[in-house]
Formats: sequence, structure tokens, C-alpha cells
Amino acid sequence: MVKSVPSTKEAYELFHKGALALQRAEYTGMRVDMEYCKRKKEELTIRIAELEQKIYESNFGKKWSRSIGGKRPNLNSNPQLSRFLYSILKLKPVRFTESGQPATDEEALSELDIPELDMLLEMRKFRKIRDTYLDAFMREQVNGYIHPFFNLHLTKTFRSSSDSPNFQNIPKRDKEATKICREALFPRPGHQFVSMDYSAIEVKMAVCYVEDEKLCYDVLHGDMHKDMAIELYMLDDLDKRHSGEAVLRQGAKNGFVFPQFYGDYYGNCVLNLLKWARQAYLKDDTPALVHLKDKELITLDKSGNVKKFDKFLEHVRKVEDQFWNVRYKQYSRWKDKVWYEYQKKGYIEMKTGFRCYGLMSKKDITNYPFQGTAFHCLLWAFVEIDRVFREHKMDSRLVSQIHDEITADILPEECDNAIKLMVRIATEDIRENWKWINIPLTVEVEKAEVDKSWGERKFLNLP
DNA sequence: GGAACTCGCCAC
DNA sequence: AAACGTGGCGAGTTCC
Repeated sequence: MVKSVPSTKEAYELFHKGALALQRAEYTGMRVDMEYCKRKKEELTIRIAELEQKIYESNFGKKWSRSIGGKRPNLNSNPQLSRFLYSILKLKPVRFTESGQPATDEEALSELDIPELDMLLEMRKFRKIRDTYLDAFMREQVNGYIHPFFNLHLTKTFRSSSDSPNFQNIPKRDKEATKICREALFPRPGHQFVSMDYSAIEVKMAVCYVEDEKLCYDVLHGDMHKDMAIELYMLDDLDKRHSGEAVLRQGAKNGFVFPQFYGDYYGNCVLNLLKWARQAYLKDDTPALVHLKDKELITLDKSGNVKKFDKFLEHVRKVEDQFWNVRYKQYSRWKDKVWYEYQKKGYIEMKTGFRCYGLMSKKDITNYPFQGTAFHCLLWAFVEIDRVFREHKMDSRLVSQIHDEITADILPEECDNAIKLMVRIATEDIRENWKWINIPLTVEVEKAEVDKSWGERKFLNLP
């Protein structure tokens, strides 16, 4: 049990003021288009039923039914699905869950290459949208507005959480899910949404703690994801404007750099890297997997699938070693230092004055400070923006916060001024308040048109 | 009939 | 030797 407390007056005050500012955002809330939700739910229900029907009528569905004594299979029951796939059909599970059961998640099912399972996955997606998001909006709305809670007392890291409904996990990556969910939410009539998010704030916090020259340089001037893609995939160079090579950079970023910073190891990373490589190709149209074969890192079978990758595994191990012991060696020393100090004192302390006590792993110790402190920057800006909006008697309001992002419901006449204030507070004023921020903070701003939903924000180029 | 659990999946 | 940080929540299942 990790027990955490604000240990300084300043830390206490941040959360005290933060709770009040967040409460005002909760009070304002977001408008829900109830008719839209109803309509979308009906559409989804039909699409789910169609998919269900197709699966029931297929040979796959009939076999499944026979295996449970002729009953209708429950397509939402993973234990039932698992018994059918892995005990009856004797398929080989690609992965096991934490508790040792064969996995039935998206990755495992799509690997089996059965059309009915792809339908089942699509059903799952539609159900998720309908039952987790649209239902929650309709259930939680009061007079047409949802008022999500933003909690400051629940996380180990001094981040926030949200519930009723959780406003911090609304789809943003899957295009269809994003559109359906976010187009249900609107600002107050005659207003427009503006949102502002910090760029790479967690790694910038790492720079503030660690004082690693190479990391600082990379964050400000370099491109570590490109560098790592070149090393990991053994490229001569990488052009991130080229769509095929951009995928390799993404692969290095999401398959190696981020997991490494969270504490993952090369054995998992190598699998991530291969997954990304499957859909990537080089400028001369060589598929990335063929390129890796040419470099003698992997071997391929006749259909072009990866057969052996032990050389690649060894290569990624070396890159990992280089990454921590050469490239970011000061970062590694910092980790050792805080680990030692935690063992001596029994707690860790953040720059913002919050302390985490209790049993923690080395990975925890070296992640919590960045995660917590990054959020504290956001919360400080949130408090200030809220204060200034009220001080200027503006009609604009803050309405939500997602760890490194703030969303505001803005009166159009106030829009330009509001954006100026928000950006200034988040990037300049904050550095006056916290002198230990030794690296420039930058934000990206998005703005929707008046009366447009949360799904229709457009990127705004700052002057 | 509800509590506690697992699994899967959404966000940062 | 093992190996990914922080949350919330819905559905199904099991246990009491």
C-alpha cells in the first residue's frame, strides 16, 4: 500500500486550490446531445445484432453451440470462448493472461485468423462504445449536462482520476469510436471548445530531475525516436515525411523508447518492434521485414512471416544496453541514486512537495516523480487560468483536464484573449512560480467552431 | 442478491 | 530470474 501526502504547505495549497478549481469545472460540465446518443445506440445495437447473427449462422458458431450442448453461445463470455477455442478446437494460444489463462484479447484473437473472430472483435468495439460511453453519458447527465468528477485523492502518483463518467478515457485513437463518442458532447450554447495540451511534459519533467545533458539536448533539439529507429532497425537514415519510414520511427517510439522509460526490457521490445516493422517499408519500397532479413537480423518463411529473430533479439539487447549505459548514462545514475535514497529514507519526494511512502519498486520510484510532477504543472495552470477567467469576469469556463491537457468552454468574443492567457500561464507564468523548471514548456492548442462538438476540434497554429 | 474476482479495453 | 508506469469501468463468473 503506497501512502502519499503533500508534505509542504505549497503542495497542500496546490491541491486545495486545485480541488476548488476542478469543482468549478465539474459544476459547468458538458452538454450531451441525448437524441444523438439514442440514435447512435440504436444504430450500434443493429450492427451488433447483425454481427451476432452472422456468427451464430456460421460453421464456427454452430460448432461452438454444439460444444455447449446446443445452447446459444454467449459471445461476451471470454471464459466460454476460451474453452471453445483452446479446449475444444485445440488452437494454440498466442499468449496467456496474468493468471495463466489463455488470452482472448484482440491481439490473441486476430492472430488466429478466423473471420468469425474478427466479427466478434468488431462487436466488442461497438459494445464498448455503446455500453461504456454513450450509456454513461445518458445515465450521468442531469438536465442535459454531464458533470464528471475529477479526483485528487486516489492515485499513488498524485495525478488525478475521473469518474461518473470517467472523462479521461474517451476514445481518441480509433477513428470511428472517437467520432461516435466525442460528437455526443457539446459546449454551452453559443460557445466553443478550446483545448491545450503540453508537449512531451513527462520527459521534460525527467530533464528537470535528472539533469542528463544528452536527454536535455534530445528533448530540445534532437529526435530520439528517429535516432533509435536508425539504430534498432539498422538504417542508414530515416525520413519521417516518408510514410513507410515514419512507421519505423513510430515503432521505435511506441515499441522501444516509451516502454523503456516505463521500465520494460528488450525481450518485450523486440516483439513490439517486429509488429511495427510488419507494416513498414523503406524509401526504395523494400518491406521493413525484408530489410531486417538482408541485415541478417531475422529469417523469413515462404509466406514472408518472421521465422527466427534471435539475432535481432541480441541486437536489441545491445541497443538497450547502449541506451541506458552510454546514451543516457546520467539518467541511469539518477535512478540508482534515488533508489538508494528511498531505501534509506522510506519515501520519495517530488519537486512540488509531495511525498510517496510505502513499498515501491525501483520502476515505481523512477516513474512516479515524472508522472506526478507533470500533472502538477497542468494543475497549477488549471488553477491560474480558472482564477484569471473569474478575475476578468469572463464567461469562459474550464471544463475538463486529462493529465496534460485542459479543455475550456469559451465565449467566442473572449476566444483570442482566452487562448493568449492560457498559453502564457501554462508556458511562462509557471516558470516564474517554479524556478526548478529548467527547460522551456510548450503547448499545442486546438479550437472547435462555435456550437460544434468535442469531436470536431481543429489544430490551431499559434502566432 | 450482492461482493469480489478476472478479463478486456479505453485514456495519459 | 524476470521483465510496462497511472487510472475507471463493463461483462461474466464465482462465492457467500
